[in-house]
Amino acid sequence: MIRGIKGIKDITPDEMPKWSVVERTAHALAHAFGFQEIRIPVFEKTDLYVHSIGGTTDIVEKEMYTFPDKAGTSLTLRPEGTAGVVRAFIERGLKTYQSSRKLYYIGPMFRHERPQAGRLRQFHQFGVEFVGSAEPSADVEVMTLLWRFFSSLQLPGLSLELNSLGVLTDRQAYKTELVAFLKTKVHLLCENCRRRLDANALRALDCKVPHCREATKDAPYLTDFLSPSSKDHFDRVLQGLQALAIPYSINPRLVRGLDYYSMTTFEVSCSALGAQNAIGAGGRYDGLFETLGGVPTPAVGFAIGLDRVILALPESTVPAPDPWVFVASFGEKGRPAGLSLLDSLRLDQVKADTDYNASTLKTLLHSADRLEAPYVVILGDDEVTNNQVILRNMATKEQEIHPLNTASSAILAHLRFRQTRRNID
RNA sequence: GUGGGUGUAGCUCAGUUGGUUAGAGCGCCGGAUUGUGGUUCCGGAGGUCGCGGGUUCAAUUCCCGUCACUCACCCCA
Repeated sequence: MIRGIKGIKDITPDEMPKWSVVERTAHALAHAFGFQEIRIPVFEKTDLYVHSIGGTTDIVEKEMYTFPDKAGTSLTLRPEGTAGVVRAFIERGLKTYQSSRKLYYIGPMFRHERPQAGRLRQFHQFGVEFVGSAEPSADVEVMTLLWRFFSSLQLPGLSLELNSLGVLTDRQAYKTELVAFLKTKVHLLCENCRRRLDANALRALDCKVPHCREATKDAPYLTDFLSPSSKDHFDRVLQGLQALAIPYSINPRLVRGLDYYSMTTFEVSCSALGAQNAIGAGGRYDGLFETLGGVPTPAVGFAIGLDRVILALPESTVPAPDPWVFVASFGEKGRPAGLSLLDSLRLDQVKADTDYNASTLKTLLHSADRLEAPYVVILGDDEVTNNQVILRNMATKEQEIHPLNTASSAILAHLRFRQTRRNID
C-alpha cells in the first residue's frame, strides 16, 4: 500500500462542513472589507522566498521544499503567501490602477517541519495584503478583519498581542543597545540565543527557554527606541483599535520570524489549541516591495492558519445540513417513476438522492436512515397505479399523500418551509 | 534536527507474570419482519497482535533494530 506523505493530511468529506463555514466566512468578510481575491502559484523561484523571508530565518534555512526543475532552476513550494502576492503585484502592475489595493488569498502552504498537533507540512492559510497605504488606519483595518473573522466563527480563548518594531533606523539603534546588554548576560543565555547575538539579536527576546527569559527580563524595550513618527504611528494604531473596541495587549517581546516586517506586528493566539497556538499573525512590511525590485510601497497584512482554526472551531458554528429527500422507489413501475421524480427534484434545486443498490422498501428505508435523510418519498407500484406518492417524515413517522404529477413542487414547498423555520429558530 | 508515548478486528480499546482455538463495545452482513428505517432478540463474517531479527522447548507478550502514528522541544500560521 502506498501511503500519503508524512504531515500531509486529507480533508475528508466528514470534515468538509467545517472547512466550508470557515472558507465562506473568509470570502464574505474579505469582500465586506473591500478586499479582492487573488490566486497565485503554489511554487515560485527559490530566490523569491530567500530574498523576502530572509536567508537566516528557520523557514529558509531548513523548512522549504526546494527542488530543481528540468532546466536546473531552483524552485520552492510556497512556505507563505505574502512574497508571491507582492511578486505578482509588481510583475502585473496592479498598483497602477489605484492608489491602494486590497487583496486576499486562500490556499495551501508548505513547510518541511516535524508534524505535531496543529502543525502540518501542507497547511492552509487565509491571508490579506493591504497595499499602498502607510496610514495607521490600514493597520487597524487589517487587524479588525482578523479579529472579526475569529469572533464570527466563535473561536474560544483568543488574545491579540501587538508590538511595534519601528523603522529600520529605530531597530538599528535599538539593536546596538540590545546586543550590548545581552553581552553582559551571555553566560546565562542558551546556545541558540548566543548564535542569535550576531545573526538576529531581536529573536533572543522571543526565546522561550526560562533562563533566557530571566536573563532578558531587564533588557531595554524596543518601544523606547521608536522615533517620534514611529511612536505616533503606533499610538494611532492603538487608538484605532480602542475606538472599535478590539481588545489587545502590547507585548514588547513580540518579534516575528520573517525578516520583512517593520513597524506594527501582531499575533492572535488561541488557548484552546495546545503548543502550536498561534492562529493568525501579521504586520507591516513597508520595505518588501523595494527588496523585490518594485517601487517603495507601504503595505500591511496577516495570515491565518486555517487548519488551526478548524481545530479550535466549536461544533455550534457548523450549520445543520440543508434538508433533503431520499427517493425510495421500487417495483416494475415504481422504479422508473422514482428516477424521473429524482430528476425533477434536482432540476428544482432540491437535494435528492436514492440508493441504487437497494430494491425493497425495507432496504431503501434502511439506506435512507443511514444517510440521515429527514424525508423519504415512497413510490411503489401501488402508488404509481393510484397516481400518488407518500412523503414520510423520518423523525416523526408522519406520512402525507401527494399527487404524483405535482410531487416535486409539493416536496419543494415542504422543505423550504422547514428551512425557513430553522433559520428563524 | 532532538526527546517522550503508542502500534492487537473497519473504529475505540482490553488481554496474555511467555503456554493449546486472542477478547469486548461500536460498526458491518443475515434472520425474526415477503410494502415501512433508526429500538429489541438471535445468528454470522472479520485478526501476518506494525515489520525484521534475537533469546526460548514455546514470543502477540521479553530484548534489539526498523517503520508508522502521536505529543513535546525547536519554529511557526
